[in-house]
Amino acid sequence: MATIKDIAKLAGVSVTTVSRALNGYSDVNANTRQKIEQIAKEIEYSPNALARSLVMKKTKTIGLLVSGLSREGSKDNIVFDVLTGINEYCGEMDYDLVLFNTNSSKQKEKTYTQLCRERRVDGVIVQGIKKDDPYLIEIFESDIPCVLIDVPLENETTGYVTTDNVDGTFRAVQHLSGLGHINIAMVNGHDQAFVSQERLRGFELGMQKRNLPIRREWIVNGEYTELKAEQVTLELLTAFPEITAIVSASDLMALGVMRAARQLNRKIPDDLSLVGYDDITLAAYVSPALTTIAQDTFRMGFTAADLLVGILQGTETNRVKIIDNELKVRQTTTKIN
Amino acid sequence: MATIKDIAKLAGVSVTTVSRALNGYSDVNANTRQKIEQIAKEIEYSPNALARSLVMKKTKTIGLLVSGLSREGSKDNIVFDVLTGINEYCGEMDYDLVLFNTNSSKQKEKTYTQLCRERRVDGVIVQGIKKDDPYLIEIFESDIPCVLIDVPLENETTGYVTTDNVDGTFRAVQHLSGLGHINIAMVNGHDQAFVSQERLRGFELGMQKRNLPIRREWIVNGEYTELKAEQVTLELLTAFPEITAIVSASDLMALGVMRAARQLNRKIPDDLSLVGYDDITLAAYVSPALTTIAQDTFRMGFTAADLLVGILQGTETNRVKIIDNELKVRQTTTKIN
DNA sequence: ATGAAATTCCGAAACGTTTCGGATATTTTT
DNA sequence: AAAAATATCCGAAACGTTTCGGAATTTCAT
Repeated sequence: MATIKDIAKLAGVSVTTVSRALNGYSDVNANTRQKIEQIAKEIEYSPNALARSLVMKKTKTIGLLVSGLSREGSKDNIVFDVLTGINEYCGEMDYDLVLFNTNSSKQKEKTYTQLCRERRVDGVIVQGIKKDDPYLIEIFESDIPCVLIDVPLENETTGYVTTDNVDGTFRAVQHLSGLGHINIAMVNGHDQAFVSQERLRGFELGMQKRNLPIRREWIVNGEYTELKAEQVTLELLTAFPEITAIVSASDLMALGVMRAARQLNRKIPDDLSLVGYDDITLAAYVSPALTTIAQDTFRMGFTAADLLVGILQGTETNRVKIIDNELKVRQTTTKIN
Repeated sequence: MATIKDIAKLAGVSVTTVSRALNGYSDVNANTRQKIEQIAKEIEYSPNALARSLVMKKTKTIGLLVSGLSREGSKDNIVFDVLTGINEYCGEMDYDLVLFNTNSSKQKEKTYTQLCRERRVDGVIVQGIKKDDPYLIEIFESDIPCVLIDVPLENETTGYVTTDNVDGTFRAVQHLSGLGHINIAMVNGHDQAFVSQERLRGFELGMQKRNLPIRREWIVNGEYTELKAEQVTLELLTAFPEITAIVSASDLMALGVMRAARQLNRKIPDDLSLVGYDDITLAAYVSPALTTIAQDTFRMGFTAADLLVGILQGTETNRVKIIDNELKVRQTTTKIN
């Protein structure tokens, strides 16, 4: 494979000159530069990024640590959309992305820092990490620039992007309350996600604002899966038939709720109103179409990448970015009858 | 950052010995090895993959060239699932993945070979490339190991994985014909996808087998988008109301067909039977649930990665892999009345 | 004509590994 | 006890770049 030396030899100059010519420095004669570029093209030279990175001490790559890259994550296009957003930005800024493979078994062997330093990524974006993941501490303590998605952790070298989850569920109950609902329950997700407590908080605030009763037995855990949500909703609605509305902490769980309602012969939205969270693709296609709190996951990815290179270049001072969310009213909510 | 030299100094040995100790060579004393490993841990040494790759001339990374990593590709979990499959395998085999960026205009300036050689990836997996993409020629001519998804191109260094697309649509029409349908139309995708012609071929073969008439006006192009499919189906069904069944070359287009049918007040499946292709997540959730030809996209990704490292190691002789597909009968097909 | 300034080039070190060919010390064989 | 074999280590080159400090040449101002 052609190297810079080959060009130097053919052009009758030093490697220094070739390097500087190809990188657009000003201290090289126009003629020699042209000649060098010509030769480079002829022998199909392409620079070795490894060698360059080695000496420059930066790789122009950002690492990606994503937990949801699994078969189950497929229904949920969140991971995909965030990835797409990141990829979009990286394309514009000429960064490459490397996907770290980190199944649980491998994670025990290598620490977070080792993973990142081996590949010498300039920075990392972390998505879907759980509260109790040991990597989390490392992320916070290490000096590797990092931005987290939906994990509020800030630092000189680490920032995060998230949506206003409190506001999200808050608006969900405002919407339901506005439709006359009083007996509102919540299907929340597991506790390993940071967003869960925020979405719960928003629910509580919303209820308080409207002077609605919050009953602990009406707040159940669907583990962010469709199946589990179906099960707990089944129990919930049989035990408390007086519930007329449910806010779910994710669309996927909302689908489970719909399944449960169907089994109990409770028509949505007439017998039960439902608002989800996320606005995954399925939400708009399922019938009745799901009313939900939409978050712009593409933009989350995009701004995450933007924030990261901001930190990398030292130009970013505000290391936390909040993306707006939006209530999309579709067909699963209606006035109480 | 700690290097091998630091360890050497602390342990009082040469860098050679450190390197060989850390890499498990046999010509290093058990005591010194232990000492070296001890020190390495203490000073938190992590090897520099760049330096290693530079001299070893391989990076243990595989490049990913995917076209569908865009906002539109989100409804379609195919890209995601393939990616997941690849990622799964790479996790097992300790390869890292680097996502090349192709949708940006900037990166398109670089040739395929440049892209790959710069990053020194060991091999490449290409997904969603169009027939007329100039990269395709390069892929074939270059000596960089590569496996393509759904593009039948074979070579000493390039293989591919696909499903039996002819068989897929063939079975679709067998199914419909078995239900008594005679006037069967097809909504195919654009011509830049290799699978299009195969799926068309399967349709034709299926019709011939059953002695059913193939009418060219009944084969329309939905461009693999929901919207376009809706439009052409609208025209198709208004012009030829006698059509009782449609096979679509993708599920996404099938959704468009469903939209069109709804507008024309033709109930699916009673007034119109429909079978899709892909089995995307939406297929099972939409109502009526879509009968479709399912392809195991996760497995496609997994075997693609498997095939690639096979080629890399020179152990793989069969460079084309065909994955089975399966007819999933759901609710959009029924007996003709 | 002369010194100053600008232009254009280059040698060599550095980045952090791996690996070849050999050197030294220790053990085994005869 | 000498020779052979083995165990353990090391020096130096190589991978392909970038960059610092300076050198040689040309142009400019005076």
